[in-house]
Amino acid sequence: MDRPLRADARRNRDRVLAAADAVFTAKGLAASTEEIAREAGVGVGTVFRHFPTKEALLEAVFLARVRILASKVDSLTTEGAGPAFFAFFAYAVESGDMYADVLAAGRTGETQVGQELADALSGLLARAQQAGAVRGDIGLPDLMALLSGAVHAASHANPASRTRLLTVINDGLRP
Amino acid sequence: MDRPLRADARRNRDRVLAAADAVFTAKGLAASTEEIAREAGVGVGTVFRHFPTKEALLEAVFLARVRILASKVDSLTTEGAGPAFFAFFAYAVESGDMYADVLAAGRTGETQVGQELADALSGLLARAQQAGAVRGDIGLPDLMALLSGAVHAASHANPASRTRLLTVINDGLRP
DNA sequence: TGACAAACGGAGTGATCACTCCGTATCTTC
DNA sequence: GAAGATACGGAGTGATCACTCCGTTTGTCA
Repeated sequence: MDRPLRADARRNRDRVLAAADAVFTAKGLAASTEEIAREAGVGVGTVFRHFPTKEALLEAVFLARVRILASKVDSLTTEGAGPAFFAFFAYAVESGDMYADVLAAGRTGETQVGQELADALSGLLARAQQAGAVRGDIGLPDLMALLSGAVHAASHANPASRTRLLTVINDGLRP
Repeated sequence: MDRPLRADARRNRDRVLAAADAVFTAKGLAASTEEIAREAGVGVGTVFRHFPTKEALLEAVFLARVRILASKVDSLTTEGAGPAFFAFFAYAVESGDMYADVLAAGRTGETQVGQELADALSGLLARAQQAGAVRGDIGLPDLMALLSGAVHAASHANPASRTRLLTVINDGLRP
């Protein structure tokens, strides 16, 4: 069914996605589609051809980001369950504001972003709890809320403050 | 200088403020001024006469909310420093989404909202640390970030999850 | 290289929003 | 209760935004 994209179309799609990521990060989610098109070096028509609504574009950007998070989780499986868990938390908190909106969006309901986030975190949490590194009385939704809150708290904070916030939450998460 | 407001003007100002609080809570901060005017039972002209910009209206709403928080702090001074601190935290977290935006706004910069929030929290934190109920390695900005993050995490969460989140953060805040 | 499908650019469209302006209504004061 | 100051309502204004449409360009493939 799906015919392969023409080379220029594929290239432009990627450019739009990268530009949207950059512009949403720099100017916030209210940034206009025209600005994203300008940053990508294409016309607005091209943006809407690849992503039928602004919401679809935003979801594509979020999905890309959540997949970076998921790959981070995967890259940590060689470590023990406890260290992997806390290393992941630290990574998310220290990644600037990049994940604040994604995590907030992924927490509510049945979006693909939420689904993939839940998939990535459920194993991480279960193994860390199994290993006795994380308290057993919290569930996956609690972790997602906590992660979202922690990243929210850390955004716009200086690195030293970020580290302190992380310490507080880590201490609270231990059994 | 300031002549007293006419009786109907005072009444309308209060109605607008209450309507803005309700509408912002129900529909989010992007709710239109016209909707607020309708809810208040006045014309849009009246809204803008009392609050020259939408931002000014939002700040007035936030200021009213932060003052509720501050009065909550004051009402807790009869308790010990530690219990007062944790009771305040619990109150903020359990107050639904009411404070999520206010706390996020109050954390950045030199607004009056931020100033009054800082004033309310600094004594609470200092006394709780003095009493040995809260770890000494965090400062006022850390607390403000943490409070904002906790309320953010708790918003849209069910009561049971809210309680668990609060437990995690409380445990992390102890020495 | 020619022909056709696929993709492009960007002016145009309709909707929404914050904010203004002024004729009308209401409150205050004597 | 009359006069004057104060406040009101809401149609109007200009700006912005998401999204569409179509004449033009570009890539693909025989």
